[in-house]
Amino acid sequence: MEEKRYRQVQNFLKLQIQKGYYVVGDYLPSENELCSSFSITRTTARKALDELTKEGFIERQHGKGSIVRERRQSLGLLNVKGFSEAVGGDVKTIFLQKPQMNFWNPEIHFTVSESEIKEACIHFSRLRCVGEIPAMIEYNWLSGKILEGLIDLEFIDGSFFKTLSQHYRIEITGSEQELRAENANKNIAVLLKIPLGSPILHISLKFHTSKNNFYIYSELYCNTENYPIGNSYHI
Amino acid sequence: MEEKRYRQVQNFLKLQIQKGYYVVGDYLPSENELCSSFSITRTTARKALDELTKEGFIERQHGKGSIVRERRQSLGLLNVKGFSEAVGGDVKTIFLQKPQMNFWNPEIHFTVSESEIKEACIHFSRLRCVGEIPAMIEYNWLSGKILEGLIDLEFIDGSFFKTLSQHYRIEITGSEQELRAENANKNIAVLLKIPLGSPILHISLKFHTSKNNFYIYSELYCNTENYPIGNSYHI
DNA sequence: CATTTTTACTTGTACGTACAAGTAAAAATG
DNA sequence: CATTTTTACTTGTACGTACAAGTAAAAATG
Repeated sequence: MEEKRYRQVQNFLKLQIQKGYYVVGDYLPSENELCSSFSITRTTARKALDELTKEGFIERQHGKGSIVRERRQSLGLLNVKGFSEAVGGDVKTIFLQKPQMNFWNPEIHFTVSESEIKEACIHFSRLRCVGEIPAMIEYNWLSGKILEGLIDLEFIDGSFFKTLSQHYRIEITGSEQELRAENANKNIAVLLKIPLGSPILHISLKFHTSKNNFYIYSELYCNTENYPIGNSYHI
Repeated sequence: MEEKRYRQVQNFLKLQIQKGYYVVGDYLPSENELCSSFSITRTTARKALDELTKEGFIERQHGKGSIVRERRQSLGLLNVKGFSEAVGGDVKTIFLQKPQMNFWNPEIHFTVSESEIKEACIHFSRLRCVGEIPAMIEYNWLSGKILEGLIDLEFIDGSFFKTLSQHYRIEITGSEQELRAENANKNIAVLLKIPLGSPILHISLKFHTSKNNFYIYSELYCNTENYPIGNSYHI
């Protein structure tokens, strides 16, 4: 079956935004303009725009138009407050381990899906700092079959999710999380430069994606003393 | 202006669900049935059902119908895994402080809005246990002006949010959160029955509601050793 | 009687029309 | 020239029609 009309329009506009033809604050073409340029009816144009709204790319303004907005920062994933917001801030990411083939590590908290565990696994880990202060350690595991070529790839703007979206056209559609307060073990303490046994926030994540049976598994260890973890949600 | 047709239908169905005429797993009337019983077109019926989907009350199943689902547990609020899921489980809630007039406590992490800080404040706090194990302490502050009568009210099914929805017709529309791993102080340690200095998860919350300028401020202290905090999000 | 086909539903997509309601600039008014 | 009205857009709501596609039970088939 051919791709649905509204999804064609939706993806076209999404690509335009991702490529920067429209930037934050810009107005997309009006519903009627989309109608004539794509030879569709308003029902279909509206459906495409409504989907982009759901995905967080645009905001609809009654009487005005559809404005491009800051991509929903969180998607229910918890991100270090000040990490993304501190634009121009002194944020630094250090690879502890560049993407490479690996085992499905038993450290992964959520259960790896049946179809994935049989296949190759890519692992990478990063240390994220604010200024010179290490704030978070991040371990990631994902299917090496679906993200073929990732090992030889430079992340777009240093962002894995951006690479996922633009290079592989895979979007994050949700996540499961589990949070624990723990005492830092020796390894974590050394990397985060904190005393052994300091309270740290351990976040286990399983990201769901637009690709069937493809998940991303992450374990995060955060020093929340200076940079607490922030999250927000709005219907 | 009269209320929009789709919103009338949406609210009618929501009320039916809230009152228990439809329970989890039940199918709502089909789009065509709604059309004839409300004298509306499918466009309007679908809009009503789509809104209920967004709100998390139902799930649409192609070729089958609209099924009532477990109310989105989290709304971005993090809830103790096993607390709501452990249906029939040994969950116990103990009031440390029944709702009463109080000051806007400086313990509140988020900034209380201008219009609220001038008015009365209601405070209540609870200890939530799984079996005999205390898992979480919860401190709540909110406007006493808008929730008049709350002090003399028994919570519906012991749930504050249910009371808010059904008695005051106020819905949670979002939340801001900030998470920290901390060492338990003496007060917290005693209440949670853990050693002084144990790692605990401190969650600061500001709930947004459907009522203008009405927020709920909460500070949660969780022992995540046996019952980690779970959360999930799906587009 | 097991298997296949049909039927009668369901929701999903897409067409098209009409008017309400919000926005902002241009035009008319005093 | 300040104020009001009109105009020309925008999105929102709601009407109506047609067929695609998924589901599950009933009916037909061998």
